[in-house]
Amino acid sequence: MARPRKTEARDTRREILDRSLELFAERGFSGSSMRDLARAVGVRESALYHHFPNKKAILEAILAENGPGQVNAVLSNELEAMVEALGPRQFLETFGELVVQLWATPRERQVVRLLMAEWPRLAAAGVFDLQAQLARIRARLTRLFEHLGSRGVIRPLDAEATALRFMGPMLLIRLVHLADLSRPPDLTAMRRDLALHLDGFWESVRPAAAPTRRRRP
Amino acid sequence: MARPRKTEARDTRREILDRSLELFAERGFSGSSMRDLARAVGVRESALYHHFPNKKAILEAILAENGPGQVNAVLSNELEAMVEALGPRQFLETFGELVVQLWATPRERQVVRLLMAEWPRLAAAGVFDLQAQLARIRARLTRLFEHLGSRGVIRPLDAEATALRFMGPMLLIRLVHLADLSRPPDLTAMRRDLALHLDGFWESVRPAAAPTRRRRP
DNA sequence: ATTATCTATAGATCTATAGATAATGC
DNA sequence: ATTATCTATAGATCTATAGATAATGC
Repeated sequence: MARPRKTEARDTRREILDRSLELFAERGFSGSSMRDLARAVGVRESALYHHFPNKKAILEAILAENGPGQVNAVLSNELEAMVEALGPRQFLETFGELVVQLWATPRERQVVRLLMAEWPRLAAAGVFDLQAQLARIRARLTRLFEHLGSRGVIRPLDAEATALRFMGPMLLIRLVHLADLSRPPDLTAMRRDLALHLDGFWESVRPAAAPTRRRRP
Repeated sequence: MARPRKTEARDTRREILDRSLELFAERGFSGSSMRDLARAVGVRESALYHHFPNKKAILEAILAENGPGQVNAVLSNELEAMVEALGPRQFLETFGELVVQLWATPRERQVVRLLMAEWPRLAAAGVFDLQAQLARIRARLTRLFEHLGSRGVIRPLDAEATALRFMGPMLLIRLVHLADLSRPPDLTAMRRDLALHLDGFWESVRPAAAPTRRRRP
């Protein structure tokens, strides 16, 4: 048989992308051959070339699906409104849980691994610029903390420093708890670390409990 | 000519390790062939096999040199004594500069890139366990902050959370400023971010300026 | 004799293409 | 006629080895 019957037809393009992301994440782009990919999908190499012109095109299609738009989904334009609606303390709680939901999926974990390994080459090829992405996230958080500081929701600290100190531990937590694909993630431990971070963060930015103004000379 | 004269002799093993680290860091382990390595060193492939049994052995030799012992060189056993000697504020300043000196070398940057890309496979092969390394660093810092808290050098916060909030931004700063090998690092910007982090960190942990004890019911 | 290189090459693996085959949808 | 697969294969590249050659150090 050459072409499969309709009943046994699959969305091969879809499967190529999914299996390729799995393999690229586990073994790296150069560590996965077209032969490996074909075997994982269950077709011949030539079938891959029917759907994509070459290996690089598969990687680019994966990143087009899972790249920029997805990566910073946490940072919507409505953060300010959310803080307003929930209050800062409750907001942080919600934010933490959101992060668990968005980051702990198998696909997100695979994408992060792939980016960790390949980002300098992806940036050089103009496919995905992780450094710029991090700068954008930082700028967004800086804006948020400036806003909250000016409203008195948090103390009027240096907003850029606050953004750095908010992001850093989030990144570390993501790396420690979600980047190792060889084991299922321990979400309990992850939530514990998130709570440690967010509680401590809140303590360090919240306005003085009683707003007693000290006079200065 | 086959074997070179003494006058033109080089430490080929040394050069293999250095050039291989460069290539592995830039293109990944699987992305660098023995042919690439030989060309970079300026010898034939067979000369590589004279010094190492295979490609994996080159990687392992690189990590034996630059692995565990080096990676956490910042975390000596004398941190407590240093804080005592310098005072916490001056200590943080010194620590920041130490980190710049240790992390900004070409070799350290290459090692970090290599580890970022290959760590899950290295851990699986029992060569280098980044996750365990991070856990060790975190435990060390937790111990430090417990010590400082009990001495009243910093406020008696949760030491584990404090360690997380100290480490996270350091990792982010390292990633943002030093992991891109395609450009020389902007050390001024890096020092600025370190100062932002360390100043803010200090503000969030230092004991209340005037130790006025509030009475509680 | 030992060490460090070279030339030459075997054999495996990889990317990519040509052309055959069969199911689908007009 | 078009689409999605297959078989078969070309040609490049890769890892690794065999055996030759020449310098070194006893």
